[in-house]
Amino acid sequence: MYVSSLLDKENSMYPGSARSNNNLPVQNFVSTPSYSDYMGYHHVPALDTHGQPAGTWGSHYGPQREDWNSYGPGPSSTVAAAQINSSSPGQVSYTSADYSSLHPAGSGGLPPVDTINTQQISPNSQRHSSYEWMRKTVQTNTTGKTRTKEKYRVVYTDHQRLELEKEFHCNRYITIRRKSELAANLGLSERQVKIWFQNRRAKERKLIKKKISQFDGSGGSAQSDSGSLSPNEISSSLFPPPHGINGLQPNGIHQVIVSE
DNA sequence: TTGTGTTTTACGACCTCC
DNA sequence: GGAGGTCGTAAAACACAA
Repeated sequence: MYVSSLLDKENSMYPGSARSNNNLPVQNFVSTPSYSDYMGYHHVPALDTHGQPAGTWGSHYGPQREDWNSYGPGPSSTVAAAQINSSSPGQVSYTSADYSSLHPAGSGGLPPVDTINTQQISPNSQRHSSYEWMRKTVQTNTTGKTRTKEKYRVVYTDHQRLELEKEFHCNRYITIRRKSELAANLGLSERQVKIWFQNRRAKERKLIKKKISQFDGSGGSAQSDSGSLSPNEISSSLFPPPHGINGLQPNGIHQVIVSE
């Protein structure tokens, strides 16, 4: 199973090299039964260490996050391209609008994973050019680094990003357990999931700062995406969360800070 | 096409916490 | 000391105007 081989290579610190494996079926993620279970998982905080008040995120960050639009890059995006040239029958394409409607923030109403054809959005069909290099080059230099002169980063499939976004939508800080689950189910390494969340939070902060600057610059005309967020509320969400207790939930406290 | 700006992965440095 | 956090940055991937 390719997943296990990926996880094994997690220890190498450079999972990208693992993903450079020619045999890696990046496009064939299968939704495992355990994975579909997780859809209800967020809404049962008592189940495990996942007990963040998930609702606070949505309420605080507004019903429509503008970065969802960036996730579904619009009509000219590769997602849209998949709709056009979807060679695989049964492919389901996502746009931000689709996702947002399925997924109003704060509602916790995640679409059942069954509605998502996990074989959808094959990178070969959508991001064909992005993955060609993976088939012809296996970058493992002597140092084990993947950042070489040649291409060193992979492009996650839309399915991978969708699932990561969904998780982020519920919890901005992922628990170790969820990280392991996501990594296994998405065919990513835990390190990749962790870094994705880090980058995602950075993106969030960037957007929030942008909003703040809009407040400052245009005298409060930037109320659109952030909904009812006041500058102070936005500022409060910029505060870094308390450092995570390993294996626990750094986000729980953060949610308290961010919310009211 | 091509040039340019933006977004997305990935990393290193540094910090805090246990 | 190890894990995970932010911050800054590199570079590939991507979007889009000229």
